[in-house]
Amino acid sequence: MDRVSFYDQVYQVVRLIPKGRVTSYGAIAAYLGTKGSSRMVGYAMNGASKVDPEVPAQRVVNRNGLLTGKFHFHPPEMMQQLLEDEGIEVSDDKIVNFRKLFWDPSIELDLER
DNA sequence: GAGGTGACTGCGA
DNA sequence: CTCGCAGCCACCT
Repeated sequence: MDRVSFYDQVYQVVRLIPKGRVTSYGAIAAYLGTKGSSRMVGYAMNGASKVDPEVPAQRVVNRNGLLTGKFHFHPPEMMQQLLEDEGIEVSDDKIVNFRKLFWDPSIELDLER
């Protein structure tokens, strides 16, 4: 019944990420049930720049808190700029206190599910 | 219809 | 700590 594409589901979860928080591709993948296919999440973000409303892809990083997809932004350095604008510290393309700012949808959303 | 790609993750050394 | 290898699945050509 879910006529929605995998992309749309990823976009929805990403848009639910609270400001000042970040999450990982694997967390979203697990929440969507596609656990193990974290690549699909990142791949979905490939079209995040073409969907509406805009998707805060800058809040989505890899497991290490590294801005792996920053090069997909326009310009790439904008990703870090957006994160810092939300109060998130970024050092060497890495999120500081990533573990503290980590937002897991499979946990946070499950409480209000 | 088939093949290739990839903004990842986990484990072993 | 870092480096390398294999698995995973939806979308694109």
